[in-house]
Amino acid sequence: MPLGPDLVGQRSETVRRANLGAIVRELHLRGPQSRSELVARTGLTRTAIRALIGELVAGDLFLEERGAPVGQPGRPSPLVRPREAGVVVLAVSIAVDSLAAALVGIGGEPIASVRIPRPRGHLSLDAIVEDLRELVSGLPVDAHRAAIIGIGVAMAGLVRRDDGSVSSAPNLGWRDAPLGERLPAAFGLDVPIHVANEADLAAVAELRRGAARGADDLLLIWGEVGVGGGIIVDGKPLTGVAGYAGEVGHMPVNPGGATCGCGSIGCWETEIGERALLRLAGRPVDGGPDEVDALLRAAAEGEPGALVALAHVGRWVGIGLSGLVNLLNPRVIVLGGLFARAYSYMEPAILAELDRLALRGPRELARIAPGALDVDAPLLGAAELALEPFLADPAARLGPRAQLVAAAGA
Amino acid sequence: MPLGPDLVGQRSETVRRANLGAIVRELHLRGPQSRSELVARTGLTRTAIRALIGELVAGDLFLEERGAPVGQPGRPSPLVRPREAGVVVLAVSIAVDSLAAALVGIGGEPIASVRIPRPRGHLSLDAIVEDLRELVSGLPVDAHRAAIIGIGVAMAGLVRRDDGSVSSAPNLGWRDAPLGERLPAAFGLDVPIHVANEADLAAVAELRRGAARGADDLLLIWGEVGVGGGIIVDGKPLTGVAGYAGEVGHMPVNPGGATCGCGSIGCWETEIGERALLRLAGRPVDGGPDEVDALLRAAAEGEPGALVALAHVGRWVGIGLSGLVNLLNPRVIVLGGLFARAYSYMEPAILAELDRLALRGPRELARIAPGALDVDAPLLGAAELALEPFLADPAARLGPRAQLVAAAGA
DNA sequence: TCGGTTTGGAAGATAGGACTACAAAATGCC
DNA sequence: GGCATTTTGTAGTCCTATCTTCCAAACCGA
Repeated sequence: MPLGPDLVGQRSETVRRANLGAIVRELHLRGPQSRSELVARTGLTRTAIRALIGELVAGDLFLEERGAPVGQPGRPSPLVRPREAGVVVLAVSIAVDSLAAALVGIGGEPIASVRIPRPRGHLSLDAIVEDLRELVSGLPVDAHRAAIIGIGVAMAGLVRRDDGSVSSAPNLGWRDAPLGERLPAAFGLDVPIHVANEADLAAVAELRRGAARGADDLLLIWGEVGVGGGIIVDGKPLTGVAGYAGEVGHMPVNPGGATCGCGSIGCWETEIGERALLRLAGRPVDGGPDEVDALLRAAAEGEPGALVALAHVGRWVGIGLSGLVNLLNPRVIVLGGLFARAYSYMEPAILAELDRLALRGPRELARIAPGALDVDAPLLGAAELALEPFLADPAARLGPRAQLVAAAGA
Repeated sequence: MPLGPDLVGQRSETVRRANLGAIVRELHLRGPQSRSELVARTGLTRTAIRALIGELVAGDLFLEERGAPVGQPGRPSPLVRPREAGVVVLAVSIAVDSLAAALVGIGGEPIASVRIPRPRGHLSLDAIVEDLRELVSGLPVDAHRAAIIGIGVAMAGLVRRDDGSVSSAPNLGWRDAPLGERLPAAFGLDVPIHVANEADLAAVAELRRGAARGADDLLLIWGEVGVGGGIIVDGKPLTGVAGYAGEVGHMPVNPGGATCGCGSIGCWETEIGERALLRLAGRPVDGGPDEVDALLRAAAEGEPGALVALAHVGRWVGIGLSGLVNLLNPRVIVLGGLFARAYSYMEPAILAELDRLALRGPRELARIAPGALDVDAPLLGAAELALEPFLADPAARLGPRAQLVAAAGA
């Protein structure tokens, strides 16, 4: 039922909202454009574009300026560009090895960002909230306070979308932690907050600004200590009923395998996670990022043990991906986090397993690529998530327009 | 990017299309309703509903009649009901053990349907097309010819959505068979044809008219000889890039397992397919539906060997479902085909494995249910697929309206 | 400087639904 | 059976948003 349970009647106003949203989204995704480019792309007339852009400019969200000369005859079309003071979100990332925050405006480029490493181990919700508060105090929040419309949080853990609570975060030792309701107050911001899994958000970021630009169906695998996944279907994140979807790390791929931290047996994570990689390479499994870096350096120098371990993990990556390719028939598979850094060593094994195990049809259509955004992918995805309500209905932010029109008419 | 590569601007006409579509879809999904019920459900005003219904009645697609007395005060609201002569589709199902066809109108109820058993084994495309032609000749196609707007085909095999070709159908021995381009001519119908995998369509049918009514996120597992799957996300079928998505049968779940017909190793199908079940029960693996029926009868009589085999398969069903629950976070999991018939014997094992292996969050949200539509699910889903273009834009079928209005004004 | 070309701008046309007032058709009480 | 009450259908008018059309503005090249 493509229409919700209670379908809502469409009106003229709906048309305006949709068109305004289309323009703003276009400018957000493809960057500043001239009015005439927007006319060509949206199919709307110059008149309609003019009125809509006029409203965005009057609302101080966008500005028009002389574009660069194009060397074409005809009257030049002004470039429409987002104002930095217009709409801004605060993006936050709680990863296994670092905490990060950024202020991001329309267009998706960070205005300012900070990241600090975080030692591994369990930390209370209070401690993390305090660390984040301090981190965010290093951003020019006050300068943009009036423009901030929301907070987006990328979380290494299982998140409920509706209330932003963390159902489970093994790396931090959290269970049912009410993260979403704590943060706005901690930052002194009274705006909506959106919390989601870091891999889900990395997928959004890679789709819009990274390795999967232009694709509509994407599968991303995100490796840190654990293994997460993000699925994009028809351009929209697959969240599932509560937002839990995408937990690829806990697919059973080897019933005869090892016990997983989740209590299950033979999860994919037990074969391709950081600990499995370090174990295979004969390094301390709890060595963390330092040992992983050392392993990758060894591989770069051609050390056989390191290369064998990476190839072995690559094979298991390929085995799991085969099932996912058959299941989801994606256009692009992006390997992020640990898998992006190790991609060059794993690629042959991954591709060989895919060719061996996946069905011919979906296999031929799927392109494999390492992530392009590195550690920032979840953070940028969190910004996109927080911007989404504005993109869906920019008119809500513009406020009452009827009064202005009435005043002008009087 | 929820908006296509070239976004299309919205106009007043779009509003009308959307509202007309909402009304027609509502009547299709929930059955005949009074005008006032439609007002309440769509949020449109009486005026708008009146105009839109008037158009549908004038176009001979729907009719209004006195509804049953409701015992309430106030002027009674007429019931809006689809006309049988209005819009009809031809649905066809090519299953492993049978061929079926039906004429289906708005509302989803078959006007007429036929099904014949089919012996297993390879058959050429020509032979199947001829069998279908004969089957369809038993339906009152001529009586509804003018109303038939499309053909929907449910196919036991891997299907490309765009051209309706069958990429692979192991049971028939097909590979790259141009099924979609052959059928309309064979039926003497010059209408659009839509071919899709039978499990994908069974999912649609169970969502709209079966065990998953009211849900928006659904996973269906369909067992015949092979194992197929259908995924519904946010009320819409997950097709993937080419329509291949949902092939759950070929997820690798047991790397140490048996070689699958697809050439891969340890596919889920090798653990839970019909052949695996018969083998575990000590019956001939190629016995087909007769042996399966005998097995189920034996189980009903309490034969230990049969019960053990069913429980064993149930465990593997649960193992695979665990991964899918973590991956997709569905609201309902429907077991169809063979699994629906054997559900009562497998249920304990399935639930036990889910509780053991799936993550707590998504596990708690997923309801498991056997399919409610039996063998007809793919056929009914094929009808829904063929009806979809009409539901999305009924105005296209109504033809030019402006002329009528102009004539009335003159 | 002067056409040719492209884009911006303004006025009227078109289309669709919302709002309001009133008529019509049922129920229920007396 | 008559009358008040309730609910819905109908018609006229208003509001909103885009499209169409025509003209002015700005740039290029000769």
